[in-house]
Amino acid sequence: METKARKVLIADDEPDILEILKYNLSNEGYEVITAKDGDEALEKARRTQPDLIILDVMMPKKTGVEVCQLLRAQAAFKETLIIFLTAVNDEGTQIKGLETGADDYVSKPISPKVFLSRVNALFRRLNKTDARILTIDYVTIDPERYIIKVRDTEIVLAKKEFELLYLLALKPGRVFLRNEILNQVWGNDVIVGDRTIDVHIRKIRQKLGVDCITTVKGVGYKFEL
Amino acid sequence: METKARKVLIADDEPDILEILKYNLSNEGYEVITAKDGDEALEKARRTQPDLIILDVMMPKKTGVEVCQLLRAQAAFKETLIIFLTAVNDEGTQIKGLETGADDYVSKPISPKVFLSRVNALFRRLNKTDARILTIDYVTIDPERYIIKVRDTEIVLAKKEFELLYLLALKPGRVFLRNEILNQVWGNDVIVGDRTIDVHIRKIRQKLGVDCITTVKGVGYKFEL
DNA sequence: GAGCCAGGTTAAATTTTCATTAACTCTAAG
DNA sequence: CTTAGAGTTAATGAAAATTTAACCTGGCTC
Repeated sequence: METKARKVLIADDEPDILEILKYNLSNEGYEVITAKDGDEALEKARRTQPDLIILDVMMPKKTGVEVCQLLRAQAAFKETLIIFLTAVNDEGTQIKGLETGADDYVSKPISPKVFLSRVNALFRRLNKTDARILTIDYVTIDPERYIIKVRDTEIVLAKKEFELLYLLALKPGRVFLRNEILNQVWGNDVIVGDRTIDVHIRKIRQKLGVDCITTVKGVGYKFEL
Repeated sequence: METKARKVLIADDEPDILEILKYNLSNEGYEVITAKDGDEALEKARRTQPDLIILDVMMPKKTGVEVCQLLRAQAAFKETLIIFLTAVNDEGTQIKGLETGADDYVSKPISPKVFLSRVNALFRRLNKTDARILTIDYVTIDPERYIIKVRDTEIVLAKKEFELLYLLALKPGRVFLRNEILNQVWGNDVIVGDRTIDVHIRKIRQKLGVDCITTVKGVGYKFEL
């Protein structure tokens, strides 16, 4: 999987706010896209598929809440992080925002430092479910170090091998369809041959020396000790 | 090959688009039906009951939006996935589309790869809702792990066997006609011999070691403990 | 009881899927 | 430019799943 910069879309009708946030987020290594109203936000969100969307609640064309609802209705944005921004210190709005499916809620005036830490926190939270050390009985998988340990023996796997094993081990017992594996490990738009997965599975089994991947014929593979 | 080929209906007045999408979807294992205008789309949708309908917004006879509204008004199409296709980069249209009940919205020009991944994503989302763990007394059926448990004993079934049992167990007590079983497990358009179901039922009974499938002579089978 | 119908049983044929090997491409390092 | 390693493809044979076909059984009608 790639390490490409996280994309953040900011939508606010006040150029000053846009500028400040953009400056700070860029400095932090994020790729920033801006929009000045609700419609533009929707359009750019669709085009750029950002990882995080920051929506001002009070905007021309469409309010942040409306934009959020429309986005959440689409499959592609079910998992996207959304933060609401508002000058209104209004309890009602806040509740409504979170109910609409926002992940956080920040009120103006904004302190850039506080704001950045909120953003980072959100991404960290996202990552935790994503890149954590797995331990299944006597097998340990550390995605940070790219290392597998089987009964205290360190084993080195190649990238694809590692990602494949990691995916399976994320949910031991659960069967992953071949297509699912292709999507997760290789990406939706890479077309590879039929036997590619098999070969990698084989290499993993070989290197690990433990039979921990079960084939479910006609269905897929699962991790199982 | 698949559980049953997903049927996709594509409606667009540009033969090129039809051809490209048809080629790509077919390759991915979908059964593709095409229509060249709104009226034809409606008619074929009714006749073939597709799982997914792709509608160009700008079409002769009836626009995609109109077709979508007419379909959604019918009970049979309440759950059908609908994707809008459009060259118009018009926010108004998008909103209207989603409000009409489309599940996704793709603008031209279309990248086949991106498009395919969207389609796959939609179906993946759909699948999640109907793949749940069934527990009937001392029998547990877990479609995620592809495992059956009878009184804490794990039993491995082959794909078709599993799907057949799962179907019956979805509604315990309810009788499934042989034809119904064929449609659900084998797909509407696969022709297999008379005794095929019998043989699978037999294997299931054998492997489970419990008499949980009852024959209703002249009618079909049902799951019953 | 003969004949028929629906389903059960079995084995063998057929088809699909998988593991494995080896060869080939690509990329990044030296 | 060469080389090593990763990733991919292609070919093959074996195994498993699925289907077919032939035959068996029990119940029912007449």
